[in-house]
Amino acid sequence: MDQPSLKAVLGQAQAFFSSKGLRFTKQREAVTTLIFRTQEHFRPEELCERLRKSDSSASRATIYRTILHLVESGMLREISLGGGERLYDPNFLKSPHHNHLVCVDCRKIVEFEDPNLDIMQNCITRRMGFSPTEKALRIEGRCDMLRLLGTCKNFNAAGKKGQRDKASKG
Amino acid sequence: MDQPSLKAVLGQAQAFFSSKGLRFTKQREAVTTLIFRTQEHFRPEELCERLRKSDSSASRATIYRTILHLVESGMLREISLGGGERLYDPNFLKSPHHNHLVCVDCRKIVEFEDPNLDIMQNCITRRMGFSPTEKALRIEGRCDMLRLLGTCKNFNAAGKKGQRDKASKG
DNA sequence: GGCAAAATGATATTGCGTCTCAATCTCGCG
DNA sequence: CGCGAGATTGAGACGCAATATCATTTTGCC
Ligand SMILES: [Mn+2]
Ligand SMILES: [Mn+2]
Ligand SMILES: [Zn+2]
Ligand SMILES: [Zn+2]
Repeated sequence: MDQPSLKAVLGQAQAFFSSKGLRFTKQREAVTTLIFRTQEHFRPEELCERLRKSDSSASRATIYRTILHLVESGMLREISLGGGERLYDPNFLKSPHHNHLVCVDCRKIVEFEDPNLDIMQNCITRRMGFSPTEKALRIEGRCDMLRLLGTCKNFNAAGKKGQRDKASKG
Repeated sequence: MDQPSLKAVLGQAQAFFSSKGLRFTKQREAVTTLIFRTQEHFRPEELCERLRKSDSSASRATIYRTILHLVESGMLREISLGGGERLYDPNFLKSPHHNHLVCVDCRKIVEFEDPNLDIMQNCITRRMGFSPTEKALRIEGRCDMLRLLGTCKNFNAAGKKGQRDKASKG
């Protein structure tokens, strides 16, 4: 279920570009590949850096432009996990309605879907006179370290769980 | 239910500041007053401008610092309504669990609470091994223009509903 | 008044995203 | 093949929000 088809994804991207009279250049392919190969949430600047380190290459401008195109195609979505930072999420392709759970201790991110939740959200929305087009639920919390021993990075750092904050990568 | 007590709010702020060994200066009071008098979502820069126009005054630095303090006090919350822009929300004081409905046509924002939704979110969160600390649900959609005639700004602009986008204030 | 801590505000700096524009690429056509 | 229109790229300039710095001012207290 991880990479069901990078090839298919590239095909879909190519189809979108050509449907718009745009070309699927090697730069755009490189960006698209990088995004959908690891399937992780990312910041644009971080993507630039990753691409710079790889063998392929594209300028910052091209990377930003490609991201916009992919968003327009529906293959990529902008999300927010707090802190005002702009993130992009390539996982709506395989999980079109997923939400996010973020551990405030170890910054672990868990994606989940729940049809019943969706139904309830839709009901409420309509009751208030709206037709929903997009929903984004983000839940912050603490992952249960004892039960999930080993998956919470902060638990591994034993005992001292006070120095995380936004040092999620420092 | 609108301004149940600006005075009480200022008292609460003052209490927080002094509990931290900080002073409730006239600048901080001016910022706090401005935030909680209109009770609207705001961007920091916009708050700066509003304060500049008023009779009171505070530097940008002080405004940003005061915002941080108020967030730490729990009286103010950072939210995201999409587009990656940082917004602050003073309304969690009177409605501690509210969510946001945003009309993609007219940018109207509606706040709502729903205890059942909260319960369901909590259940799901715990089922996944998390203890929830904060939840943020944002729903984008279209407000029903026919039914809500007069409240959807875009409907008033009769017929031509293509030129909004991010011109929510142009 | 005089001191130390806290607070302020002008300014510099950073980070991120957008814009501009000249150079390059691609494709179809004669 | 050689050309030209339109698309694409990339370097750099730019704009804006937010943060950091630091000298000056204010405050509470003795
Ligand atoms: Mn995701
Ligand atoms: Mn709100
Ligand atoms: Zn954790
Ligand atoms: Zn509307």
